[in-house]
Amino acid sequence: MTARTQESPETGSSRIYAILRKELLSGHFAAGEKLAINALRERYQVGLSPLREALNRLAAYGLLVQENQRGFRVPALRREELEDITRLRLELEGMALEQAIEQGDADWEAELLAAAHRLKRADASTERGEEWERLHTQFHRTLVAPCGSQWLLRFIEQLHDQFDRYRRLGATLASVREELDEQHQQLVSLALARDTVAARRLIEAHVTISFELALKRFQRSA
Amino acid sequence: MTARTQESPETGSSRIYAILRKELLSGHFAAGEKLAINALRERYQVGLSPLREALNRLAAYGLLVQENQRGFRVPALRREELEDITRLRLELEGMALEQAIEQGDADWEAELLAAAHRLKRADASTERGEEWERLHTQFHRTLVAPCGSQWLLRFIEQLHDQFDRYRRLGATLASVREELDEQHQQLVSLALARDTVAARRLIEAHVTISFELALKRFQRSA
DNA sequence: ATGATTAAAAAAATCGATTATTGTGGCGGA
DNA sequence: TCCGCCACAATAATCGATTTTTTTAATCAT
Repeated sequence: MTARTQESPETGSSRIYAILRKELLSGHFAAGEKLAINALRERYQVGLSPLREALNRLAAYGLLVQENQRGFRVPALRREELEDITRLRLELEGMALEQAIEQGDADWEAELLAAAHRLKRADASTERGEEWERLHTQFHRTLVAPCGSQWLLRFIEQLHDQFDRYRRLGATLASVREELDEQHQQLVSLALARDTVAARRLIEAHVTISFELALKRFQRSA
Repeated sequence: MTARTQESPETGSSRIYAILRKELLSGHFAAGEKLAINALRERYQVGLSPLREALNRLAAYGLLVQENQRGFRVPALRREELEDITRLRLELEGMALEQAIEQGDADWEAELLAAAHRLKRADASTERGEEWERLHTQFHRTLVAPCGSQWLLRFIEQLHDQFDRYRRLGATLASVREELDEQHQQLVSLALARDTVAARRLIEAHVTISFELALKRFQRSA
């Protein structure tokens, strides 16, 4: 466990934020869709204020588009944006991984092994639900965690979220899935071996494969 | 003029957001200060809802810290964060400038010259008010605008805002000020000459000088 | 038909009041 | 004196109702 020191107690607004974020990442809403606030209000059983506060946060974060006097909508998916997000992921995650490998300590190694193990167990099971998603996110987060830059981590996380909207457009073929799973294991090996060059190459390959997959799905859906 | 195509009409919430953002960048609030919502409500003559929505957005953007059930506070200033922000600025703005120089067209050249000219005129006058800040921001924005990555531009803007909280901690000596002004002109020359290598070196020097200045101010204020 | 005009409906934004939570100060007991 | 407990005050969060704006639909003139 990443032993976080006590998040601030949940509030209606933060609860809705977390729920909506998940649903936006999982593709529960259609791209470009306009959000019907009253329907949401009813669905989650909250008042307008906390709901609107959550929507405002999501818009500032980039998971919604806010048009004054016209409410909120789910951002469209565009091929060029997927390419943009991917290019930046390559740069930023490559950068972060190198620094993480240089700076990560023994605790990091332990946490990385743990995160990889949990993910591998989830890989094995045929079902890939929310739990796998959580573990997968957690693995990648752990991988770059000790890079030393809070802002870099923040941006990477934001890009991950954006990328997920494309990645989760459809299911993955078992063969590709295995390759990606395998890469997670190799990333751990290279990280523990402190092989920054090979690790960076691998994370770039990893992101690239995911990109190509997401691109195919996007084109199919368009 | 950058001829933006009609922003969506202003709303109470977006108005307050813009005002508070400016005030947060200019150092109007003390670092670490807790925001008294009722005082703000009175000061800007708005209701709670639009005010809180603006605060939520600012928190998601990183200009405020939100603690559930404890309202909002201005983030503390920390030396390591300034260093973090600066490191990332070096990477991201360097990257963006290279790409902008490769991809910028004739319109960009024209706009860049225009932005530089307006800034130079403002440099000349002894007073450096909000207007100079606006032109300065606009110059740097124009410089990297055609880099081709919306997300990169977004992150750079966000880092600029964060950096400003440190930069505007105090006034600049005339001598250093002149050097920075001079660099703006040189950046234009190098951009027009499509000298990516030298331009990147210069923007890095520019950011570094600003960093050293900001660091001194921070240490004095601490 | 087409396009402009406007009345009605729907939706977004805002307000003022209520509820829930946190912070504060006093009091009593160790 | 110091700590824990409680009541009270202050603040944050939420609610339901109201106001404003946009969207839709219908009417009329060209």
